[in-house]
Amino acid sequence: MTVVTRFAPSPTGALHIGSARTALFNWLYARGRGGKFLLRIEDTDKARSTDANTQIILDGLNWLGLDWDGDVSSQSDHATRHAEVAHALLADGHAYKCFSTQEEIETFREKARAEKSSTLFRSPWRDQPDSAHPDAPYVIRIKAPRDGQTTLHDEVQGDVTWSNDQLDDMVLLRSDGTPVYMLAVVVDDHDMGVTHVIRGDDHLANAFRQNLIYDAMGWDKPTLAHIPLIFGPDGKKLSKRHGATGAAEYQAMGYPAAGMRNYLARLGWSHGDDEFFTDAQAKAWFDLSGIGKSPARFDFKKLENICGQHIAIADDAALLQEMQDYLRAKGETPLSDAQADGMLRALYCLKERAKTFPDLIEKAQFILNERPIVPDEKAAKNLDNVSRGILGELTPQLQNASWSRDILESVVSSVAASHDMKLGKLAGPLRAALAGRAVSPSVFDMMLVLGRDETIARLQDAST
RNA sequence: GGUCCCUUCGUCUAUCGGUUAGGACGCCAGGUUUUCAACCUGGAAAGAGGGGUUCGAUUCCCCUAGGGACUGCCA
Repeated sequence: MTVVTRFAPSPTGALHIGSARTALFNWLYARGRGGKFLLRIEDTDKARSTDANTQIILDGLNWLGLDWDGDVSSQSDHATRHAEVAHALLADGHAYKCFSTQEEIETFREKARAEKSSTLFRSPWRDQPDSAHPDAPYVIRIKAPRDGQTTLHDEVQGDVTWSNDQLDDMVLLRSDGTPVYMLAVVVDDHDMGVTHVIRGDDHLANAFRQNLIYDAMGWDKPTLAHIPLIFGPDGKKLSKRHGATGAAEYQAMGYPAAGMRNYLARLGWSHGDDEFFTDAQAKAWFDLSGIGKSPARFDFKKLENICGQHIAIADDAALLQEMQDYLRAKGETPLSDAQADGMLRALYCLKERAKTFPDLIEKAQFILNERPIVPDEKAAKNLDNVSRGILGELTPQLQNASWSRDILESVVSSVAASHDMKLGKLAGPLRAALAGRAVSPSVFDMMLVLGRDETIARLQDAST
């Protein structure tokens, strides 16, 4: 049987990073098994769903590289089909018309809360004959069993048992004839042939309600896997006050997508002691049995570490491309052709030291900036008269040196030695002249990347 | 209030009855070093509490505590 998973976000806000992880799990599960990964927008709540939010979700998935099969489907497009199912349930007695008004129900709930009794609404219309029905608006409710219990097997949670008297006669079709989410998911999952439902464990209780519909319709049930939510560093549900919650915000902070996937996959799922892995490994290893049952806290330090490792092994051209995307996503100007060219030549000595794109760009300033290089405050301190003189002395020697790391090192070292200095003493002024900073990549790497002419020009600028 | 779920170093986690409870991030110390990093070596650091079951419990069961989810004509 071909595996079919789906990601079904509601377009009522940004793509939450926890939802992104849910999408990732579904994607990994399907992709690792030659299955399909479907995307369905759950827009049955017309009041809160917007096209703009749908676009944000699509952008987030694209950024993370989570590609889906086929077209994006909209739940609202299937409203007619959902209503048909509700009426079929009504016709065969699995559902009934309820004429209770929302005011009546709310009054009941308030009273129940005040008395600390169950707020589950018991409709008086459940067993009324049609002849007793008024000519008034009604909702269609499912007729839930009131005794016995139901056990559902979940690949993450194990066997979970519920008393049926905890189940209410949930609404299937609103009084305006539109379907409610609970009905729509079941119908759509069934119609789309979804075999594995992997979603947040905030849906665990819903699974029992939805199970009623599967039973009433006599449909095959998908395998369930309810994964724990992601918490913020303080152990509370990850929310705005922890900083970033939307996928787009992480892109804007400059985390590479591969690192994000790796980190997110590792949050709540494990494969032995493996911490750092590629997409291919994740697809091969990912399994429902590796998912933990307890919620995980988001740890930015570890995210950075993992991202740094991915930057270090990334292909230079691909890294540059993603860096440009990052700049654009942030609303900044992408690198010019000349800058991009310099970046490409410099990446070899930058990659292993950077954890994020802004980090990478910061370390690449020496190649991104053009002459004249204006030293910052700290760098300027390294350019006193004596060292400027030595820098001037260095240029003619560099003029004739062959441009390799070994030679450059010996030239600079011998000049330093002739002034009774250690190499480290001369590195400061060199750094200031070449990068205008007190912190930069190795001075020899900068020389190699800059090339002879540019190096000498910068040294002359600084020595005069 | 009711129902269900969760609980191993600060954090992410391994362990599927017998281990000096392992790894990773972070942290601390030392080393390397042209700065910052990176890197190398070493170190501190955990089974929520209480009962059982068992020759033996982190592991199985129960209770308590703490956390979370659900309890809508939202999704």
